[in-house]
Amino acid sequence: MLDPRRLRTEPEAVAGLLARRGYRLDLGRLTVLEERRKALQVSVQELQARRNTHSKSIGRAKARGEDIAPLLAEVAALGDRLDAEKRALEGVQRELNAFLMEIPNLPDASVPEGASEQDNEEIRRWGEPPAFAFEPRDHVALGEALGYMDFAAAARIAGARFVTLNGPLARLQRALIQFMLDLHTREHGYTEVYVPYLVNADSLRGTGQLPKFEEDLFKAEGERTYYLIPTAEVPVTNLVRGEILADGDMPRRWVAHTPCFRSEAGAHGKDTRGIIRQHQFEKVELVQVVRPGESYAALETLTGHAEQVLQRLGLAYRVVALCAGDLGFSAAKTYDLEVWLPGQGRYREISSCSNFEAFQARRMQARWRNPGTGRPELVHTLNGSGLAVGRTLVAVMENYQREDGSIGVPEVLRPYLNGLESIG
RNA sequence: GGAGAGGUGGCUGAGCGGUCGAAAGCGGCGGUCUUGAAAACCGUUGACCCGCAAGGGUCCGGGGGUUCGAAUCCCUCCCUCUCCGCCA
Repeated sequence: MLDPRRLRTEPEAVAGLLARRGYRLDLGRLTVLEERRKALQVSVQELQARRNTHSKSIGRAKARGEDIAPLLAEVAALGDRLDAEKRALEGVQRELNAFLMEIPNLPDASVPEGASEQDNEEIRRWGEPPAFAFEPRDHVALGEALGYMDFAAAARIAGARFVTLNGPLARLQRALIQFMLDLHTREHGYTEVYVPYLVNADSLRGTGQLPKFEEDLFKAEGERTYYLIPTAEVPVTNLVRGEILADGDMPRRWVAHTPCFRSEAGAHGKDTRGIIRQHQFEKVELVQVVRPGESYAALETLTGHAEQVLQRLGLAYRVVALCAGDLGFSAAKTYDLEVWLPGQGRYREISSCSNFEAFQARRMQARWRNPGTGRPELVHTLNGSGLAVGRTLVAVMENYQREDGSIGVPEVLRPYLNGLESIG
């Protein structure tokens, strides 16, 4: 959520920034709602002040044993008026809040201009795409030929956009998870957390998936409604919802491995082949909660932590700064990591690292006590994939493939696979 | 699943329906003392909203109700704890 005060005091400037990302702020509606809110709030508060003083004098009179009947008559009418105005105010506040909850974050000044993916800006490249003396195959061809990847079975069990992995590939995926968790906990200072995979609506509102993107989520309706997490970002970031952190507890750095569930509504026909876009996939997620002044430096280091995974796996990639029009709803700035996929002959997103500034913190009421001011202030939150495990599996398969269809195991993964050097 | 107890400020924990935004302790901050620190003592210390300010308002798990007035009474939901049952 944006700072309502800033929205009130400089609406045109905010609208201008939102326009950068292609969002048209309805200033007319905002003005109308704001004016009604203000008028109602003033009159409600005035009525309350009157009721309070009257009630207090009734209390005092009663304590002295005086007759309170005339005083009661005086206040009689107040209650009804107050009630009506209060209801009106609550209605406007609900409308205003709903309006605010659907406004995306403001892009940081450093975010490149642009309307779509095409305008994203390449920041740097690492590694060379491997040269093959043969026509490289994609992970589907490789996996099915090996007999370790079965889409038909998954379709029978669940449906489209699911997969089953067998034997060495299932194990390779587990090795990747283990490797990533070890790297981030041992070398990058993250604490591993285990969190619920089903969450309530408040958590999703906190990180920004609700109310606007309900159709992207799987909903479990029973005695109580839960949502399957679309990313560990939701449960992990919500660890600080409603908290006031001590300065000494900052920054918080968490890493979590979880499955992720996405309905992929509206993605019909997109990435239908293979495991690039699935309803269920594994991800290792990095989350940081930092002091406001430190969030942009943290975005750089967090992105570097995700890059380390690719570097140690020896996978060529590039870092892209998303343009304003391609930013996610809650993000102020995002770097995507794109890994080279020989099967597609191009770079594909494997990690997304974002600074949300106070956007999520405001929705969650996640604060820290600023020793400078002594007051609780909103924290900044960040997260990034470190990495999307399914896509990393694809990248390893395609980049380490050999002409005979076997797959080499990257050096860093071998300790997790009992020294295994090759699959197939 | 059954029976019971409870949710109050950063924490612990008091609180007859009316000067309660809330006692007390701890913690924090400032000071006295001290070469310095500790201890002791004194003072101070919640959040949010509107407002330039003065000031006003809201908040005692969430929501609703009773009342001139609710932390205190009623309903409901959520959460925590104890005992029994069941269970990976």
